Amino acid sequence: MRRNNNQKLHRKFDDDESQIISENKPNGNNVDHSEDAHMKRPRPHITELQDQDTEAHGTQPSDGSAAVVNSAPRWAQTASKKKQKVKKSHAADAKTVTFFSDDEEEQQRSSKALSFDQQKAKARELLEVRKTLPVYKAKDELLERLANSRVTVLIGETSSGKSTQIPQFLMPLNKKSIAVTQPRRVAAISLATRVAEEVGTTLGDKVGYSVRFDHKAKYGTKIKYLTDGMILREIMIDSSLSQYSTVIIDEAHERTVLTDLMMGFLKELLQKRKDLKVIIMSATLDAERFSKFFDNADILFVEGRMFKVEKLYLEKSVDDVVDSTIKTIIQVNNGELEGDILVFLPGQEEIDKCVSLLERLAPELPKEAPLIVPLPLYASLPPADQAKVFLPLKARRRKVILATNIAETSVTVPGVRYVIDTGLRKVKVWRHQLGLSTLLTAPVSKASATQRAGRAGREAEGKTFRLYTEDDFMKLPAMTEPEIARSNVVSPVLMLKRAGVDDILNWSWLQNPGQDSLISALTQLHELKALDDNGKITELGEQMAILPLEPQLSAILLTAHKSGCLSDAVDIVSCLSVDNLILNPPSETRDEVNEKRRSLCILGAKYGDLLMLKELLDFYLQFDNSQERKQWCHDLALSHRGFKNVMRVRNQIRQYMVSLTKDKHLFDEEKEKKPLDIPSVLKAFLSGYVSNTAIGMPDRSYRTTTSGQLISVHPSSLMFGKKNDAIMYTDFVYTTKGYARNVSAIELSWLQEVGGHVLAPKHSIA
DNA sequence: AGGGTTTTTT
Repeated sequence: MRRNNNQKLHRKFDDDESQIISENKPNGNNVDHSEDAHMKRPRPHITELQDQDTEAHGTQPSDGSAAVVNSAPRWAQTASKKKQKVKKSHAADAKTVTFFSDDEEEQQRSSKALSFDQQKAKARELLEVRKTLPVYKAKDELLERLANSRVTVLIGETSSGKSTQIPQFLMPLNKKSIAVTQPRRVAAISLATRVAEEVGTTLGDKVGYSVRFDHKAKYGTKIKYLTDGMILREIMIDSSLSQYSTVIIDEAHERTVLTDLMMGFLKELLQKRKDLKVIIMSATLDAERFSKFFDNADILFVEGRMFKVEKLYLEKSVDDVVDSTIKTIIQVNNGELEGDILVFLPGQEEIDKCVSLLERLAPELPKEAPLIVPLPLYASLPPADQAKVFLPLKARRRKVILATNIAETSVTVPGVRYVIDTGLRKVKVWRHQLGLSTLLTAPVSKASATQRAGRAGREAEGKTFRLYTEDDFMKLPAMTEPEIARSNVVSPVLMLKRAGVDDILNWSWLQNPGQDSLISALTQLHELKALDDNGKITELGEQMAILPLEPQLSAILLTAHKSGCLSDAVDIVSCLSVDNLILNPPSETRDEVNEKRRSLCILGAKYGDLLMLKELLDFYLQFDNSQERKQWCHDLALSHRGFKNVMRVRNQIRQYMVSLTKDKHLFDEEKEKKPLDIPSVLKAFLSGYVSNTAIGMPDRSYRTTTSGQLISVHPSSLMFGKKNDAIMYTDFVYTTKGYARNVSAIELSWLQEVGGHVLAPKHSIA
């Protein structure tokens, strides 16, 4: 689909391409997540290397390693129709993480302050690098096009330099500020840092950024990089975004919920603000959809600077990803030249299996080939372990990075020349009919497979080995289904209500999540009393929208405030807002860690996981020695870093609550010392989680109060194995069966008392 | 009575 044209920039796609693009039909109301049968594969079950290639190759290995060496999968190679120029290596991507420190946020970025002259000198030096970027070469033509339209869709391939250069080109032409939005915080910070250097200004002066917990921008800042979430916050405060004359939405193709919302808001805002310009930047060829949405906006194309990546497919499908991954790794290691290997696997389970297999196999492999050094990479891995993928190795060694989707966009590992792609990923899908989420292993889209392959061509020519057939590839969906089509939209809907949108169903959705999903969200908001019977936002709803939390959690805090247990509720809510705070201990120490947690958290053992969080935070706060605190976290499999985030969230929520209630003394000492009123706290949580309740059956199982579905307490909960009349949980996730996570014991009578308006008469409890 | 979570953000 890549065009081979000398014209670096052109206005519109030819009809044939538009045709291809428009085949990507908008997915309307019915969210169907079933995949074509040919891509359906059983989840891998092997713990030992099973050799299903054995039949084909006639070998009967006595152990795993022999199987691996002797029966490499066979590869088909497709003729490369695309002519791509090989370019010299380019400056490091300013957008992704290339290094992790223990405290990512406290990293010293250009710690030494440069003098004015030094800054200018640096900027002149960088100008030479900038001039080599494809976007820079097309500068004049680009500016002319941009000047003539209010909305432009700009397709810039990876490494075109669009995110750093376009805002700088536009800077002299804008009276007000230019906002550039990013889906991720690190991207916003590092882009701003880089651009400030290029401009020759101190970060936070002419060029700055704004992300949660961290702002470096002032009133006159001309270019401001923000996260999508942050600019949506700004819209809540100033719905006309009056400080900006240009808004650039970057990475629009990722289609995160927040980017989608942003585009909807901008579409409406363009009616009101005739002086506003909007640029949608996207990496892939799905521009047609954006263009149509913005009344056939112009589409511009800037080529990137990627090296050629050869694509190889399997001749025959396999059904054991771990096994074929291992074989391919060894084959690549034996047969290919220098360069690291990046492997995309669906999840932690598969990654851990591959890592331990490789650790066992590596020393036994032929000594002619480099020694394989397997390195896992996924989000819940401690930062220190993640950082290992960036460390250089000794000679005659080859990194094999086994990663989840995190390596597709968030983390860029240098040195990768080979990509092995299983074509699978994990997706969380919200089922609003059932009030639960499911976690599926599903095939990626063509766009995603292309992005993964591109990871091999950042520094030199590379190869990608796809662990599926070319036929399978052709049948993949063109684009990944946008997040909004498979998410709970309670939060977006409240945001829209707060912004004054009455008709949610017919709002300017880039993609409408569907009537059922919207109605379910509206119903939930009504139950939380954020909306009145007419669907108008209530005063409570306004306050809920202001708090940087899920509406359920906001509702809990406002109830807790009324019942006098706000401080305790804030502590627990803060813990709930931080991911990966309570870690999964490794299987060897699992029972031991569970027992430690249980014996330490006396209230938690009795009342459940919410009180455990409160107790853990209290313990955490008691330490004055950081070393002891770290050790404590380690012993209980808790994230030290996570607790630091909890403290930041807690701080922020406290400030918001103070300003909402206009009570400066809300969290003063004497109030803090009130004894913990457990029923009040749990009832406050029940006000947010009325629909997340289940009743204990005589056979020790539970049935949900809303739909009567079978639900089990997850074994990681302190409530696991305990008999309760009723439980409340924060999550209902269906994996091998329906599990309630984060469980608390509640009294049956509370259900009527707190949730009578929702649960009503069908649950008369005798 | 017994488990497996991709990723992002205010």
